Amino acid sequence: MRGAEFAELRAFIEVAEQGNFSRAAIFLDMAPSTLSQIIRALEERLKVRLLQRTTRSVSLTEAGTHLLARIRPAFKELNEALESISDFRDAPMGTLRLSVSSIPAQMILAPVLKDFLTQYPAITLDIDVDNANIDIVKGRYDAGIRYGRVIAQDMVMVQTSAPSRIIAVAAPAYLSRHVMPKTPQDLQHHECIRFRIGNQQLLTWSFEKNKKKIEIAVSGSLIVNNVDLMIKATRDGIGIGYMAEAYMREDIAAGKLVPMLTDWSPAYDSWYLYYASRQHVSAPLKALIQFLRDHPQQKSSAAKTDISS
Amino acid sequence: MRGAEFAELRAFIEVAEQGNFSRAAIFLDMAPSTLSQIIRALEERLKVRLLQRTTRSVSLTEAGTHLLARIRPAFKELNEALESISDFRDAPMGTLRLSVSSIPAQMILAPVLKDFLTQYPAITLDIDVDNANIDIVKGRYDAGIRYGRVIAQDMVMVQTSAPSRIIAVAAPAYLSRHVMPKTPQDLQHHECIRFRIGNQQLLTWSFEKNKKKIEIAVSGSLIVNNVDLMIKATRDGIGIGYMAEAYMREDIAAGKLVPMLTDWSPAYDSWYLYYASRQHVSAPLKALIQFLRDHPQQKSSAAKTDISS
DNA sequence: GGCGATTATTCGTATCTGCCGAATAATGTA
DNA sequence: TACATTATTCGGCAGATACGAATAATCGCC
Repeated sequence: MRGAEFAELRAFIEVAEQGNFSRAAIFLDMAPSTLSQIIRALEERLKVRLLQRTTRSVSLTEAGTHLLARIRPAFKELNEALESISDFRDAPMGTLRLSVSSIPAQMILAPVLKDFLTQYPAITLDIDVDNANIDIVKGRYDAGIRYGRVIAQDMVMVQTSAPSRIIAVAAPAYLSRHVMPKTPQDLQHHECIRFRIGNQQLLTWSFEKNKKKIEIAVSGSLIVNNVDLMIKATRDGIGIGYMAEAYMREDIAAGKLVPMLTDWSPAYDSWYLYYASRQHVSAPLKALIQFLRDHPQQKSSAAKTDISS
Repeated sequence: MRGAEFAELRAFIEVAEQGNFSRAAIFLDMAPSTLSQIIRALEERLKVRLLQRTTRSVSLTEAGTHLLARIRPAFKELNEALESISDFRDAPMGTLRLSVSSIPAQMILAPVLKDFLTQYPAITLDIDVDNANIDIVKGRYDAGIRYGRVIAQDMVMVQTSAPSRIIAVAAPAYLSRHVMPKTPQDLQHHECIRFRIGNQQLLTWSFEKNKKKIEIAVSGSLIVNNVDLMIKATRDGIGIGYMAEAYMREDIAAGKLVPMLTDWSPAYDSWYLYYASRQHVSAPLKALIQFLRDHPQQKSSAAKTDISS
């Protein structure tokens, strides 16, 4: 098939944007050697050098810059055109890539997964549970689900859960050995289990009383990046945990975890599905949003532990 | 290479525009069966029927109409972008398709062909000598060369020859048997060799005197669509011919052909290179235009037979 | 209404192209 | 200066792709 020219152009776009053959090859799902050949073939066909490259750097030539500027929008239009024909299809189909933090993965997605996939057999869900990378545009996800306050401003947000709050908790065993903190400042002298967001950032603990907000950088000898691990550690009495109340409701109800500083509880917030506002909403994403609207989390059980607003 | 999707789309565009698989296959340079498979693959991949077809008719579905409307401009933009990088190339290259009538093919193109191809080895000339099909857009030619008055109004025209005129001539042998016509009307009683333009149309003979124009539909027992054949027939005394003066100058100078009704000579006109005004001027076409400017037809020899204005 | 010409499609096959992996070379950094 | 990283080359294999003949379907014409 004579589509080689276009495949070459797409490869060129990817290399130009990544500035790196190996990385581009990963995105294009091919071997770096293949990519190298493709670019060479393109330049040979056009009789113009598009990328100036050494083994350590890749940069655009002037010709390459101009070409990229013109073909990138054209390719975008082409992809959007292909997306748009889904309007003429009876059932939505395709792959939906989601970036979801672990809590909504468990609380929001997991309960509806089976029914959703059954109702839409032509849709493939590619769920990346990741507490770190919030930028769905950079990661090329179609959408994400995360706690409201961490979502960037320029995202379209769709509420997918009842409001909840993040609170500090500890096991009875821990509280028997330490005095219950009365103010957020008291936490400074406690063993706090910290949560790592991304590669470097640690989650600060925020509290609020009489509209006065306090951010505390706690300390302790355990840092995790997994909520379930934090729950386990907290239940074992290692230290004070800081997590979404809704996620711990069973443990709290069973007395395995004891909330503290509840009069300092921060504002309630929800988990939202979010996506880049300017990008086209694919049919599978539309279907998921509608499905989550039609299948809200059961209010009754949530009410038991006072999660609902 | 994963360019299959694009090849499919291009095939779809061609079929949609041609409304015919076999014809589209010719343009795409592939077997009709291959094209059939490609379209089927595309529809299968998109899970949408794009072309409603029987063995006798091909038409677009609603989805196909929408898709075509969106991807056609994108493909056009892509091709133009590829064209534009030729600005970054040292030497123009590519194929230049020309539609030329037989007279300028001989008088304008033939003399410079060798030098042009030598100077631009990367350019391939595809010259279609054709007196009938004037529409270069429909025929997908890059440009054409024809006598001024037959060129459509919306074309960009570049003069490529000294002005000449089309006159009636006859051989001495013919004139010895017939009386020399004094007015265009007299031609009605003469044996005139007619010229066929296209499939049906016959060239009318036009004359002019004191700004009064006359169009004569002459008659005779010979119709040709080849200028050299007309010259031969006229020289043989079969009848009166009607051709470009510049093309016959040697025969006229040698007395083999005798001009007539010269006081009724129509307006002088030139042969022009022309191309669609809105379409991009490719580098090879630019090169040809410049080359023809730099290598004009020798004025001196033309002046000998009073061709130049 | 039936025949013929035209045209899309199916299927099996031969060819070829694209793709990969290992080895190589080149480059920037510690 | 040595090392790690990264683009590139080359040979071979696997999978796909394009073709041609046969088939089926349809429209025009007599």
